[in-house]
Amino acid sequence: MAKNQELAKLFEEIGKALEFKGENQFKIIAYYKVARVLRDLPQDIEQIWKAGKLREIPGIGEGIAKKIDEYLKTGRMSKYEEVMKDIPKELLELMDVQSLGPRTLKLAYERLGVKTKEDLLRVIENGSLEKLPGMGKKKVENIKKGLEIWKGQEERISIGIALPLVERIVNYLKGEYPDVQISPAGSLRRMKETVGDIDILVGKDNGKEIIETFTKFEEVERILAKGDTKGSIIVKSGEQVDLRVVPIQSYGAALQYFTGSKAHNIKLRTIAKGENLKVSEYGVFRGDKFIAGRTEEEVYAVFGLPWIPPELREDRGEIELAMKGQLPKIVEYNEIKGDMHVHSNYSDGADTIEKIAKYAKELGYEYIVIADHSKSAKYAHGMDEERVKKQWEEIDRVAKQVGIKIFKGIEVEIDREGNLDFSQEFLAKFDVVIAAFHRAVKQDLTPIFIKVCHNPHVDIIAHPTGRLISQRAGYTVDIDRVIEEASKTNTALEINAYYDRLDLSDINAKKAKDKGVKISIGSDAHNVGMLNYLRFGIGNARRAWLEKDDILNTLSAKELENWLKTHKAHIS
DNA sequence: GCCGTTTTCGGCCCGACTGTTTTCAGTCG
Repeated sequence: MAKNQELAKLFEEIGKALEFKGENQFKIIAYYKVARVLRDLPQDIEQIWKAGKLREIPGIGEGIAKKIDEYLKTGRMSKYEEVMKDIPKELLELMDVQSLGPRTLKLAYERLGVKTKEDLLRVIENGSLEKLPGMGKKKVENIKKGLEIWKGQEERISIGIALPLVERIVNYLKGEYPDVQISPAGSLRRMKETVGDIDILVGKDNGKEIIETFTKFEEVERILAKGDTKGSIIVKSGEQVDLRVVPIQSYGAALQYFTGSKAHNIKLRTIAKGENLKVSEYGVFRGDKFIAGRTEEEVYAVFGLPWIPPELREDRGEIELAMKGQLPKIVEYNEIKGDMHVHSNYSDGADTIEKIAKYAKELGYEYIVIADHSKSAKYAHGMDEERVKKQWEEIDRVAKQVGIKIFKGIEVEIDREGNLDFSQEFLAKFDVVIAAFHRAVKQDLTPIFIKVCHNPHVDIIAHPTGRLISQRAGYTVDIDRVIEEASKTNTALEINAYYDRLDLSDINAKKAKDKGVKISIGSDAHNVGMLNYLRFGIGNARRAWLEKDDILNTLSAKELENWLKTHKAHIS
């Protein structure tokens, strides 16, 4: 799968370079689209290429197929080299800075010689950026803010990148050492939305050999360290991965120790101290005597505690509850019966309803909610009433043919007054109405969301805070007030599982749970590969202490249908 | 660049917001 990521990165950079150069915007979109498709593709592009089926993937046409072919044959792509020839690589990275687009960057590059983050900071500070034509105090201020967010984020790796990467490495190692215990550790195992570094733990009495194997992973770019107990690599996509090897009898203790969080571990060690015990990555000791450490269960059991799921280990009260035997029974990954938010090619999704339905069935889902954009989402090819009706016919046909329940949903646009895209009469005809706000405005959206809660046809509010983890904080909205109102009106709130959103966040989702608000977990998939992102949302839900009953899509299709019909009965 | 039950050429991505302007350019979704 490594080639998928490599190609995705190349196409994304070509897209950026063309944007910088002011190329045809549709061409740029085509490159970005294929980058996304490749990044999320569940199959290995190399296999598809070998089978001669590149062109069957939506987004890959004659031109891009040729480029993929060239790259897989020669390891190079002449188009990439050509467009990158006269652009410094660091410059393109700056395009990810919020409020700094290709035009401004080009201007800064040509007039002020800005090539790096440091250059940019300098021309912000010395006022020369502000003096350029079309620039001014506020624009520069926004770019400065964007740069700060970007700088703060660049060190952290999204779980959407980190988890698949770690799984590729763990699978590779397990292939070589089938009988050895191997696991991701650190904040990644706790399913945190971003992680600082990637840790993998191995339980093996002799580490040298497996560390050697680790450094031969196909995606390795550079080996930083290679010893008896620790190996460290940088992979081609730029992330650093550390591998630690501990003796088998210490595996559980080490896994517990390296999984964290730090705060959780400190609390556990404090308890240990009170009982004259010592906990370290090597085990639990009384004096010099080893009493536990082979498994995590064993370690927790020493303190009379049940095993605590990694997602709960944040010292948010979980240890106290565990001591009382009152740990919440958080939702299991296999308790999710369907995906609540999926886009098809009726709006800006890449795949047909049929393809989505078949893949969802493969995933073992009982149902999915197709929720495409509504008409005023022009950028996303939003649907008007006519196209919606056409879609309904297709849904009925596909559902019957594939044998999966498909709910007729809509991700309906909310305007600045809190009105929706369709009439109340028309909204009433959908199975599931997910209301969403997508504009970049500074106005306080709290009253708008409250109004939406009171709309009897709105079942769910999508990504309620509007944050994009790598880019922006989110809307101006008092989320506590919205949760309060959602609770009063029985409106569900979404955990959007797309890894750059994860919105509601774990903290906000927990607040919602505490107020009795139902949570809907949706992948917001724009192609079938993205259906796999749902697990990030489930991980987030687990971090939020959500139990089966807090979540809409643990309901069976029948139960969900019933909930949809009755949950707003008290609102007229 | 891709795509095709109007099309192998011409549509796809358009509107809103912000900040700079005094009619528009850049950015965003």
